[in-house]
Amino acid sequence: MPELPEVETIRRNLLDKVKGLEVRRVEILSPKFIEHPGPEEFAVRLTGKVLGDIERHGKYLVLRFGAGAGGGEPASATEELVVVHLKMAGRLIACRRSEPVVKHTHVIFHLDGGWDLRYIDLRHFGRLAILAGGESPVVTPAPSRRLEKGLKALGIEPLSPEFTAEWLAGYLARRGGRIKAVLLDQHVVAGLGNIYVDEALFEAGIHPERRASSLSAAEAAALHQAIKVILRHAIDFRGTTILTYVDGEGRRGEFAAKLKVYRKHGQPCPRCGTTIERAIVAGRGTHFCPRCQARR
DNA sequence: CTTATTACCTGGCAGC
DNA sequence: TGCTGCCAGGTAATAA
Repeated sequence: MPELPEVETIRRNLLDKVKGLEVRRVEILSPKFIEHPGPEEFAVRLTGKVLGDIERHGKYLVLRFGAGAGGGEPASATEELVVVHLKMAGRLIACRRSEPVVKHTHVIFHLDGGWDLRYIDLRHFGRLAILAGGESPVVTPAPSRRLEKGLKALGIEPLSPEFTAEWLAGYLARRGGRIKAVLLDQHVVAGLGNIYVDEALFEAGIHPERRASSLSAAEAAALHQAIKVILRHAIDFRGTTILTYVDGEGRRGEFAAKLKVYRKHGQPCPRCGTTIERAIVAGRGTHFCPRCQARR
């Protein structure tokens, strides 16, 4: 479900609603969503902590839980970092405790003041984990460290100053894969997914099956600009709801109304009127205008 | 190393 | 009303 604009929207919503609240109890309804440590230890280590800042890295969220009011130790000694990846259908929602617990609710952080932070996931792909502190090296088996490894391996943030047209052109020149596959690779640019890759390629006039190394410097620059503009625009509209996505307050994102090609196959291209096509590229449903996005 | 394919889950929807 | 098959916002493991 969520790509960078959706995850960023959730981050902002959660900061607004539940930052500064203490964790009274962690209720784990489905243990398999806790990647590390075990579910009991996960709950114990977070109980009594206070939710501080929330960071977004690509499509990952990192929630900082600091020392509670009772603790005399410095915050750094007891701080826990919780990493969350929502994958296709995960939701992270701040709501009142009185709200009904819907089907597929897997973890509930019961907070002060009658607030809950709930993890809900229809397709069961997402995971949560506590990041290892500096003093605990990775002794744990690899399958329980996927979130941590994925987070460390992320590529460049597309809305950071380091993401320049020159960098993108230089990187693409060295890759032989299809441009769509390269843009979906989180080790390259962090946070793009199927919706925004299709939209950015349309905006830049580039066919999704082009080889990355075949793009000219001018095309790479157009793509760089399109990625930044679309991501910022989508954040302004609180993300895109197609099927299941809701933001951190349970509301739909409104960017679906602004999409130009994603899931528009069979409809006329908004620029030239040619019928939008759908194909499978990089294993994903891919939408493009065959005229505006020529193969060569 | 790079690139392509598949498995992981549940549920909505179109077509018969 | 069923039933079947396809589709879904992601990515790690596996194969080549």
